[in-house]
Amino acid sequence: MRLAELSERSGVPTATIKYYLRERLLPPGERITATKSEYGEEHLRRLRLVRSLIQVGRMPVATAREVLEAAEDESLSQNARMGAAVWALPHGAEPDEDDPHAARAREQVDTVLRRMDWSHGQELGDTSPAYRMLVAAIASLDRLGYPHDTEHLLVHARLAGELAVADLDLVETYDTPPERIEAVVALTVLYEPVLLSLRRLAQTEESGRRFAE
Amino acid sequence: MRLAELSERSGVPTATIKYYLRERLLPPGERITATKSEYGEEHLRRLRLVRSLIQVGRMPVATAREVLEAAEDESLSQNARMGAAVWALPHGAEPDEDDPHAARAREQVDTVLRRMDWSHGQELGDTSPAYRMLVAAIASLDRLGYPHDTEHLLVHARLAGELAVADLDLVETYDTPPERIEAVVALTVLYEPVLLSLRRLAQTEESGRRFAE
DNA sequence: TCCGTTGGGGAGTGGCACTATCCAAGCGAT
DNA sequence: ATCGCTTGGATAGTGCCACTCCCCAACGGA
Repeated sequence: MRLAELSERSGVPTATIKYYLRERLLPPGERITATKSEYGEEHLRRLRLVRSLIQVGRMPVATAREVLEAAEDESLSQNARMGAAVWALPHGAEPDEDDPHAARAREQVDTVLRRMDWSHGQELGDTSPAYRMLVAAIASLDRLGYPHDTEHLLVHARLAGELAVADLDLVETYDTPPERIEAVVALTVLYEPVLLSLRRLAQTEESGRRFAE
Repeated sequence: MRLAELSERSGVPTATIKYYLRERLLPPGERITATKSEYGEEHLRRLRLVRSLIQVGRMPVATAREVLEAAEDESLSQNARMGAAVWALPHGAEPDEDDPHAARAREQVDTVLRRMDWSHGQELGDTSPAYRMLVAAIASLDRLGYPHDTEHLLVHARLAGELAVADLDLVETYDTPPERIEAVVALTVLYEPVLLSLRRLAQTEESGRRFAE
């Protein structure tokens, strides 16, 4: 398939595909002559994934490249690749080291990890982007004076645990390691808006139930 | 307090505060003389909220203004203001009308709303930003060929429902309507990264448990 | 009175995701 | 064979947006 057809089938402008090729988000097509390259179905699939990461996941192009590179890094084991890919996902603001709010948040996060018996989180601690993202978010809540007692966080953590079980069940429907790695990345990113919009719908529902006049 | 002190106490540069004032994200201070304005504690609080919406919630400045305006629109009832504020929150890509994937997603969403007995969602349907956000997200999953059967969505919906109950419990700890409205906005936005990072931590945990070598 | 400081406003900056243009090299119809 | 259209590749914009710089006039303490 030519670049034009790849563009037509994906709905992505040719100029943008060229840009992605340049940025190494998409592997080059098979060079036929100096002016013709052939692209396959896997290019189409990859292109759609890239678009999803960038448009649905609102991920910077550079980050998407890191995620994809980690996902296919041949030097890593399957498990390490999965971890590396999720590791590279965007993770918002970093906590401020010399902030008393951040310090309190850190303590609280550690308590939650302990109570949930999440040993990986405890071991990885501050080196994990997700951990730092959580600390920064809770520090913000603290700074604004919003309640976030440990019990309340544990409710969220428990629900997050249930979500993770459902997500991983889905990943396990894929048989081969490469498929699984791509699935983890795609499902982690693509289910985020699903979850957030469901939460807002549920909030509307619940708030209507409680505060209806 | 002066602009300089407001800046120091919030950690936001004076130039940026001036920008927010110009963009009407922050009400003007009380004008003392032509060259002096007085800002109060409520300005500090508002400034921190704005920063959280923009930096934690990664919300465009224009959107933050709409949210805040809706939240304090005197012409609306308390409930309507709450709805309007959440309504104005950013909601990502819109679904493509002539896309068969979007059509299928829409059906599936309607089924979920029916099964969850979420009547507000059913009535509001396509006019609700959260509904459209959900349709767009599921359409993306569909386009990429990832599984998202109704049962799986229902798991997410049920968990979202539990989250909403916990969230609204927190809102109800506030006694006055204005506080509640601000709390809904702040908690909706500020708990999103909390939820997403907990989910990633839980995924790491669960994936380690399943795929450990 | 003098000079540093303040609030205000307009113009500029930097980052980023594209996108428009150009060019040389095919390829297809005549 | 040739003329014109298309293709892939490279370079230089473009548009948006969240700031940020700079200047000015008006204080106000020494």
